[in-house]
Amino acid sequence: MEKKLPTIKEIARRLGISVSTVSRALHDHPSIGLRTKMQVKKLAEELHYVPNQTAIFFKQRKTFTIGVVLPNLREEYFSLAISGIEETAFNNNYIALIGQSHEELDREKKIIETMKKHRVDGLLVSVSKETNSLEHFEELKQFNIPVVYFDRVPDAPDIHSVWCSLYHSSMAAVDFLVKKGHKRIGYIQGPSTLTIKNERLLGYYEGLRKNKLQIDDSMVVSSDLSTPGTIKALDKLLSLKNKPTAVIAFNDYVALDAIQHARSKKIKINKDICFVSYANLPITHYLETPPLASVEQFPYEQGVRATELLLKLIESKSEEDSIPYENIVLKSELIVH
Amino acid sequence: MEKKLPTIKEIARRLGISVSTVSRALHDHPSIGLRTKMQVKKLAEELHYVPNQTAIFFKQRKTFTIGVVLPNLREEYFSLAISGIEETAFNNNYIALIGQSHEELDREKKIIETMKKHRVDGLLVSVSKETNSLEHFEELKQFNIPVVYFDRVPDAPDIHSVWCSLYHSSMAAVDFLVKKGHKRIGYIQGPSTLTIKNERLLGYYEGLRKNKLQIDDSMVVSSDLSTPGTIKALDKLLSLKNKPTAVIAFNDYVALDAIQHARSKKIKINKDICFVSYANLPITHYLETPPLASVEQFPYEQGVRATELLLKLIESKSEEDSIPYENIVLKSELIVH
DNA sequence: AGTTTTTAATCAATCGTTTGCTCAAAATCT
DNA sequence: AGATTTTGAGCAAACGATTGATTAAAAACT
Repeated sequence: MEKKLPTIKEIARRLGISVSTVSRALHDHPSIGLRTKMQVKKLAEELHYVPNQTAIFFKQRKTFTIGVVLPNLREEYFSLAISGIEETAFNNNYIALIGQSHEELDREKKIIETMKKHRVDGLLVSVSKETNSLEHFEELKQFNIPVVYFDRVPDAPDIHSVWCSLYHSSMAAVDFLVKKGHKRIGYIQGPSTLTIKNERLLGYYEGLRKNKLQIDDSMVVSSDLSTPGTIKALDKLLSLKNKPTAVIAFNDYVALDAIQHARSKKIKINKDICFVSYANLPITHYLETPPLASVEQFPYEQGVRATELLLKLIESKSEEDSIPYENIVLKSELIVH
Repeated sequence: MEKKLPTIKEIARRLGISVSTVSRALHDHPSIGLRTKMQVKKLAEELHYVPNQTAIFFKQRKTFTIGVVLPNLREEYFSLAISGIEETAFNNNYIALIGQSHEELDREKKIIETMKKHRVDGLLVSVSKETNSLEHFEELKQFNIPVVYFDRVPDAPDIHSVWCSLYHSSMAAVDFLVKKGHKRIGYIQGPSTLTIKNERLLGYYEGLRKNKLQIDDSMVVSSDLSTPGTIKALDKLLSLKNKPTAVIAFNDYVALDAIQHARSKKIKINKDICFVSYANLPITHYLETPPLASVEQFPYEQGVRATELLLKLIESKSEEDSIPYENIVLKSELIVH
């Protein structure tokens, strides 16, 4: 029962006037008489007329839509970020389209393609682990679609980005553990990618150096962030003859997996071994033995700032001056639990 | 630097042919000669021509966009659901627009308004707590925009919906606790709304009845789902002269708050008091003292099924036959930890 | 050679709205 | 009264792509 929605044309027809008059009447254009204006508005009201935005989008070359591409929505970290994004976008009359890359480059590319098709006004991106080139984003320049990277930010000079610096907090984490008396501090890092900035490890090294602790490469292990991967990584640390008494984990999920695994091996958390991690997710507050401290990275705030920057880029796009690359760096914070 | 994107018209101009020829050439229409077809395709390639979808959306009256309206994205429950939604939508060439109501009716209305403007092809909705009427959804019928409710489904006859039945699992929860020897089973329920279906409590009562336990209204308390609200609710139960030895909580978050509060009062979890709850969120697996059992509601699956139903409705919209209201009810499952 | 069929391409309308330009009628001026 | 300004409205193009109807040219018939 394809009811046809009322259009400006229909109103014009019924009133026996031209469409342009109707359009202008609805926009309170000065050159329309009060009498006609009232008539038009009354009928529009009666017919429940709503302008067809797709027509307007098309004509204006603007969709008031921003695309958000991120690895997944299941991680609380990203859902907090997108929460900030959606809110900021919505408050500014934009709406957010979402796509999950599931950490796959191919899917990321397909999503970008789709976003492009939908003519989003701009794009917010947190790149996947597999992303080893920015080619598929470069193409967007041709479309004049600005991109702001957030959180997982590629290490490239010619981009706009919003991220949270982890260098100082990583040092602070080491400081914190050293003050607690730890001398052997292990590190479980995430998968290394060429593109994404990684300040965690640098801060860790600098923290050790500052505290005059030996840097020991066997103390640094990698997890692919899966539970088995983390277990393997922790086992590697635990099998050292000089076991660490404290471990800094790539993020809370890694820490939780590690803690659970350690517990299952009858290792006493916070006695035999301590954990510090990144993300400071709300869920950790419910744990009996949470990481001793966690680095807050303000994902919600990052989402807000990234969206604000993107909207600024979008709105200034029309002006001649090209905007210099802007990088907003938030300070992380070591939260002791 | 408003680069203009190449259009079909531009290609036609350069090749000195008509736009319709170009359009047909790109679509491999049989009535275009091989020679012209090749030329067009070659030039299109060179110019990086991409069809302007906004124009096509406009003409076709179809946007391949679905709107998702839910209370918020921060709760793992909803982010799992939207994960399923986004994935199913994307695999079917649709893309998801999101809006958070933040449990506010006004915001929900505004989001619907915006979605309408954007001419989404369909809408997935999990209503806010404040939603006490479906008026703002009714309007969508006029636009021929189908709505599928999921998870938080209004108790109305004339809707499409996907939800997870909690009746039997609620009974199972009582059974489970009774088998463990509990006779006094408390219940922390959520805020009651007129619109949303609530089977939890019914199942609880039936479970008690079946096990020949007295129904005691003082054993049922309410939380507004905030931490203080839950604490107050639990305190009410604990202040009874006949304290419950087990408590069924509205969801995992409530259970976690309750567990933490109990722990802070030196009450031994799983000894003095046991908890069972709903949602079975992944995070509970990391707890040392999780709820003994939790009702899995398959949010991801709900998202998938709801999206499938919506897409079916969208694709059959053009056909004359109006589709009867469809309600997909998934079975929940009590997961013992 | 004359007629019919096939091939290859163009014309023009359409989707709904906006907007610069034009123009007639009414109001104001000298 | 005649000239000029103001007011209120219409015309038509434009946005980019699709598509039914049409037509010219070429090919294949008798």
